Amino acid sequence: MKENIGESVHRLLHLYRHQVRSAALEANVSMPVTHIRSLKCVNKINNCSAKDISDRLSLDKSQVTRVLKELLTSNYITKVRNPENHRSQLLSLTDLGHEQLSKITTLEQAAVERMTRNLTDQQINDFIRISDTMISDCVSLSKCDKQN
Amino acid sequence: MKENIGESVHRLLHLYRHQVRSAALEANVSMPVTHIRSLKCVNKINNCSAKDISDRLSLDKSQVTRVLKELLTSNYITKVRNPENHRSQLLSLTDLGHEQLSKITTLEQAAVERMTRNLTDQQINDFIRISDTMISDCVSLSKCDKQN
DNA sequence: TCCTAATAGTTGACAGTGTCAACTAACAGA
DNA sequence: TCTGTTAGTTGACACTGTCAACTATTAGGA
Repeated sequence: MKENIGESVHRLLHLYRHQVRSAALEANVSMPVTHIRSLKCVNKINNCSAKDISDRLSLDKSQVTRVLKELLTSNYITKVRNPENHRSQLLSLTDLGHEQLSKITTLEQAAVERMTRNLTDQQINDFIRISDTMISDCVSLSKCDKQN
Repeated sequence: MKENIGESVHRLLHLYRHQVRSAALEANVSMPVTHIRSLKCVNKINNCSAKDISDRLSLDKSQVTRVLKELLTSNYITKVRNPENHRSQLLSLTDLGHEQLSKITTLEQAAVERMTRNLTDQQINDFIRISDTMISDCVSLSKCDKQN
């Protein structure tokens, strides 16, 4: 049974991306998934920096730089130097960014609703809890590896 | 809670790929994950065709063509015309392919073991069952869409 | 103070994955 | 035989992930 986990996860992510993407297309809102995730991150984290996004989403910092550059030119976010640490920068949503994010959030909810319509709340919670267990276990494991 | 499913799935797949990849690197066996999945497919499905892989893994058929081409030149699989239907082709593993697959299977098991070491069998089964529910629901849903 | 190491971010290059459209060859049924 | 469908191929391109080299800034110790 265990050996099927890999395939399950692959199919799930494929499905999730597909659902979000097609929902977005129908609503004429087109944006790569990584951009969406980053936008949500900027909204959720206070005084968000590029590093925060990289950490939270497990994205390479170079990827983050490029996504942010596009979000900037699309005028969805602003970027200012952190006055307390000139190495980092403070990101925040523009009005347009908020607008875009709320559109996307609606779409995403519909997509998730589709995917989970035959699941009980209990099952959804179980799923997320089990996922989080795997994730945090692996993260702590790889930290140990690094120390050795 | 529901709205976290997307992030959970993203992090999970990222983790899974990372585990498999680093396990493979340690063992000096390097192969893209899609190639691995395809190889497993050829092994599992009797008289496997490119279409079978495309269906089973939800890969675009053009992707499959390219993966198979590389597996062929690496001499991991063979490809012969299906005598009963000249449109399709029968794929099968070479000896080298079997060898490679068994190496990879070992690695993958170790990776999965790492990811699930703090989970009970019950939880693993729940996880896969819930995943399958989401997957099959979405698939049937999109079939309905196509008919309308 | 100066040196060193660490941190945040940028850039270039490239591998891997996903998607679409146009195409060939083979087949199935009217 | 004509037509539509199916299996596979090819080209093009967008998106995602990874690595290494680089700049600028900061923190800590000799």
